[in-house]
Amino acid sequence: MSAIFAPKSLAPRALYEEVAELIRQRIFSRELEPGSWIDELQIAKAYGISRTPLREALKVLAAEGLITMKVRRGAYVTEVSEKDLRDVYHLLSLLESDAAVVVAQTASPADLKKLQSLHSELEAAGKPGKEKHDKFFEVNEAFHMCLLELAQNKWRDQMVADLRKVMKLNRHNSLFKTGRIKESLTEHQAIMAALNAKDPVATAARMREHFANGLMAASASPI
Amino acid sequence: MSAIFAPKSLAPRALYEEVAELIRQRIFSRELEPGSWIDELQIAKAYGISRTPLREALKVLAAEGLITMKVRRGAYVTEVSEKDLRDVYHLLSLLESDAAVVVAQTASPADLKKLQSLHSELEAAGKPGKEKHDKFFEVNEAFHMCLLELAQNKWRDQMVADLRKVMKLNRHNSLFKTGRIKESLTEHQAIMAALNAKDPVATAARMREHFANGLMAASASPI
DNA sequence: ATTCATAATTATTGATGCAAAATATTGTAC
DNA sequence: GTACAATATTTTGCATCAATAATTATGAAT
Repeated sequence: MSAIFAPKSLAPRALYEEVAELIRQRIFSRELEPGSWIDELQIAKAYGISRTPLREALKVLAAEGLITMKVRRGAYVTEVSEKDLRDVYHLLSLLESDAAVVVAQTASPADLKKLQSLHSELEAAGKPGKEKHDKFFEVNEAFHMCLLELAQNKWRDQMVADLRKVMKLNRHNSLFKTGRIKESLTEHQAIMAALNAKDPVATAARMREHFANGLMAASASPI
Repeated sequence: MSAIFAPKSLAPRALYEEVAELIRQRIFSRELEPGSWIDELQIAKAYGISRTPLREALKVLAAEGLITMKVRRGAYVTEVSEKDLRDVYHLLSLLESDAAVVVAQTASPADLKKLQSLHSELEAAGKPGKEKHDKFFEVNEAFHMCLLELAQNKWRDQMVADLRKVMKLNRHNSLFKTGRIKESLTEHQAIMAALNAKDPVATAARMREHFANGLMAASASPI
């Protein structure tokens, strides 16, 4: 009766965490569309689990902003408006450019090398001709998260992670647009240059530009 | 058998929300100390409820950062270090000064009047001789939250609300220090002046100063 | 006497069942 | 034919129950 999940990893997670991750992926893949109602019974049956851990998982996702709980109405996948997208982008820009300032001021040579390595990986994934969008998106997120972690503020890390999850709800995700890959790489390069020059002001400015361009690409009306 | 809670208000909340709020208050009042283990059985019995809604409430509080879940070990009240306090203050400063910029740029006369009204209330609560610390603290939070809401970014509102909850975990809360009340009022007045002058740069600067001073008071070693 | 292993107790985690509430559908009356 | 009311079905939400995992204590062996 028990469903087969990921093999017990070295860091065993609770079932509700496991379930939360599965639902998260289903939301990101738009299998569960924004605005749609989440059928507890159906999902519980499909995963072969009871409703208790599922309901706990839904509470976690609600706290992340991915789903919205309505009293006596159940859980719904959050719908993000154009304004929501702008607001989230604004906050990401604010938080990540602030982190970039810290990194520009405090990064060790080893830290910069780690970032440079990720940047090189990103260039490889975005090489014209054989762009692997999934890989590019993955490495891009790794680069941003690495920068974040180097700034050593776990509360900011958590907030950015949550905001990025909300951003993924939007189907016009700028990073999936092929046209953005080249520009995005150029912007990342500018960020790296400012970081290597240990110029906090320039780094923050380049990071803000990066986000401003990303927002424009994401919210450009599709005509 | 059912425990008597707050009478059914116009906006009926789920039991797990109600319970989350009760535990939140017990954490803020330091009845549940940071680092201490939360006894599910005892609390469920004390409130006359089952463990299911209680556990859902704990998941919500964990997402807010107030408690920490350890696998197969249960829930513990989060301990905030000196560094955590600094990090949270830094983010609050960043987010609220950013919001202040928006308000300085866009606030209507009615909006400014609302803020001015709250500021006057704050001055009344902080009047020398009859300082009511609880009232002062309450109105202070109302002022900051009002400013936030005027900036119209619900995602930022949510983040600031969560960070402020974490801040309340620390017993050296600067706002409770009698010496800070007078200074805090002066700083708020400076913020109001910059807002009325519709000067975004000055408003942000005053807000940052306000937080910087608050942090100094909060983290000053108790000698 | 100290250390390691095993067993027992305690607490978390997951499942199932029941009651209450909301919505939808159907029937009747105007 | 339309509108309102009542009933039935669906679904959330809470409680009780069972099982699993971890920690502690006790006993034996070195």
